[in-house]
Amino acid sequence: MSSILKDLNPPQKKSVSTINGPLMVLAGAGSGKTRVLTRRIANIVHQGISPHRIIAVTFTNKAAQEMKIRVEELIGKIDGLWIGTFHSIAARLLRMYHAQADVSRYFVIYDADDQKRLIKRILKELNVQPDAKIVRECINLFEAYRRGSINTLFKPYSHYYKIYREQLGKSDAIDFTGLLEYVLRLKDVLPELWDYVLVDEFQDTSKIQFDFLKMMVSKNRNICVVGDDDQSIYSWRGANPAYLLRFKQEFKGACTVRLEQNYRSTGNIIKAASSLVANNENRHEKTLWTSAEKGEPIAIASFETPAKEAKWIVKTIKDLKDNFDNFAVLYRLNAMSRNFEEELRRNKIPYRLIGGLRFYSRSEIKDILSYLRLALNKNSETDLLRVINKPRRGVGKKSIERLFKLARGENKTIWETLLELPPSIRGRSRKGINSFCRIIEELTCVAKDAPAVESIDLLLELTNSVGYGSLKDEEEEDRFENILELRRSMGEFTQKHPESTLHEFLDEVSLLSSSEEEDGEEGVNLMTIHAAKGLEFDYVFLPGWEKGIFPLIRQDEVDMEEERRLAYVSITRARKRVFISKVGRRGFWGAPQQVTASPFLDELPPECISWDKDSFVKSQDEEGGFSHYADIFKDNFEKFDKTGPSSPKSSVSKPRKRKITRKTKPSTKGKKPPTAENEKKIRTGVIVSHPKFGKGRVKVIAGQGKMRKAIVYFKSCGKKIILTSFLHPVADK
DNA sequence: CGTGACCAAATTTTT
DNA sequence: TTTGGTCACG
Repeated sequence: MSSILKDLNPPQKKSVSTINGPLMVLAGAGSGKTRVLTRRIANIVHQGISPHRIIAVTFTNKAAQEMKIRVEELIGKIDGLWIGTFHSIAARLLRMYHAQADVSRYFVIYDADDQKRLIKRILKELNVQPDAKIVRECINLFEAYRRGSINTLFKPYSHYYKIYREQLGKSDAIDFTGLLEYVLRLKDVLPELWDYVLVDEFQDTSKIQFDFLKMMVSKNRNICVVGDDDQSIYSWRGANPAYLLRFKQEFKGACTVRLEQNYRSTGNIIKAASSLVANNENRHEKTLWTSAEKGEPIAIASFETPAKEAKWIVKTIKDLKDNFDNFAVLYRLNAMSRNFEEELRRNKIPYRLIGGLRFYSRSEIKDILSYLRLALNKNSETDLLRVINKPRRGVGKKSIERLFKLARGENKTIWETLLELPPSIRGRSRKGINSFCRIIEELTCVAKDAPAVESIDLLLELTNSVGYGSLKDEEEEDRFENILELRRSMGEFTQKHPESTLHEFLDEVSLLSSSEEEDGEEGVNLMTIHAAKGLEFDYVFLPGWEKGIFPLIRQDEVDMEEERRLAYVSITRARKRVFISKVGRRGFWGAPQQVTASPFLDELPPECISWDKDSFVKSQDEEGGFSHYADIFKDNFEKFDKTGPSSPKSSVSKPRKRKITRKTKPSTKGKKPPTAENEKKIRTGVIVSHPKFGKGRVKVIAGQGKMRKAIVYFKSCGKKIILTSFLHPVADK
């Protein structure tokens, strides 16, 4: 017990020790809310409650993971405690209680990308040009409608929506919002499952999520929510800081605790952030304070171009001479990352790009996942359409159209139609379809209950790596490496959850966000402000404080208060220092536009900031200098492209589209049991020989046992993928 | 039916 | 700067 309450201030202590009844903890930035939550869980367990009766809801899967670890540090290994996001908890419950919720046991989760695809297809079928604007509008309206932000769906959209839901139903598919909708059907089950409920980041809870919570605790009201209305930055997703207020109405007699002492940042940082956010009308008054020193003022700098801004940031990072992981660059838009990546690379500084394109949304990965999902659920039309002709097997647009008509006419699913092909479908198309069905059926046998890896191995074999195995060019090679990476993570998943099958793996990856994939490498952190929520760094750089960018204006609209909260969140990520910058011209795709300083700059108290005069002057002087430099850079760039990696100036590395290629981990940690001695010898970089192709060098290795494969560059015929059992090591040199 | 060339559009933020 | 969609040809 002593360790559970150790080093806590009075309000923190109160939050940890009051375990019965509703409790709301208003926790300012850096006031130790994660600490409170973990201690609280530990305390409940310590009081003799079974961990099975406790559930903690976090905002991301990563936060869940971390919380679990921290609880275990306090009281040792625990089993049965549920920790997860709303969505992952809902998905898990729906799998367990699919009958009660009246959903298919084999439902598949459609992510944002699948959702978009489906809507596009529906529009096309209705002869509506599915341009991006309409698709966006559909998604926005559907979601707003479902979350209750709007009461009616108008003219064509109501129709689209109806069809959308029908299609999902027919496909046994559930989209993200659907997970929450359906889990509310478990009104008999839910109240019985847990006695203690904890919720992190409560300010970002949407109405439907709140309903979910209310159902969970309807029996004994032991609920503790932790949040900060000033950090509500997801209103576009239905979050509403008003629920913090609502909490007290909903749970009469709720106890409220305020955590206002900040343990993270210096005085200047706290003061600047607080006075900025104080400009919001709509907030609970609160006073965040710290006993820490004032520290350095917040530096503000101005530049002509984003390239110079990036140069300055990188230079400052170098001058500060600290561990690179202690730095973060937080921008408003993912699209802003590029300059920083380039500049860091040029200076050979390691960095981690967090967010951006999800590994699991890469098209080659989604192709594989579609196959695997189909193996478990053949009704999923989005998946079926995605891969029926991948790799090319002669099933083109015309055939697909015909299939659709057929299925529609006889009111059958596409899959049923495929199985009983009418004679009107002939030739290569017929052949292609048949072989496709065979693949899926074969896959199904394995997918049902074997560990996930076995399914992907079979799939790669049956499809010759879904057409990505031919390694025609660098890009294809990248794709194949990504597939091998997927295979690796499946293996890891099975190791972690030995009893699991493909289903569990697929659920997990559909609900993983881009910012929580394993990153491995350490270095300067690059991410959006949203992705930085809940994190902290010694030094924080905040570029792009310009009108239009931050606060961001889209379609002539700004939500000033939310943008200001975002600014508040961004500043309070810092422990020691904050550097804010702006530029004079910025543009993402077309010609750069003139931009002016963000109004937020004026809202920072003068005594907390210092304008970096140098940056203003320098930006004038260097004008010509930099563009000259840019030209040189461009030359090298082109040269590099032609001459290949051996080019001496290759500090300008990886110019290619391989943007966020996920780096293969340095070495697979816990080495698998060596199945053959062959396996030991055939490794990356080793020279091997093959009976048919002769000698070559191993580039990539994947798999184990008899499925172990290698990408080999052969002298005679270039790149090939070969089972390692066909290879023999050759003494190097 | 597959391929390659050309043109248009796109950039919030994420479960 | 990239991606995707369409069109014409083989």
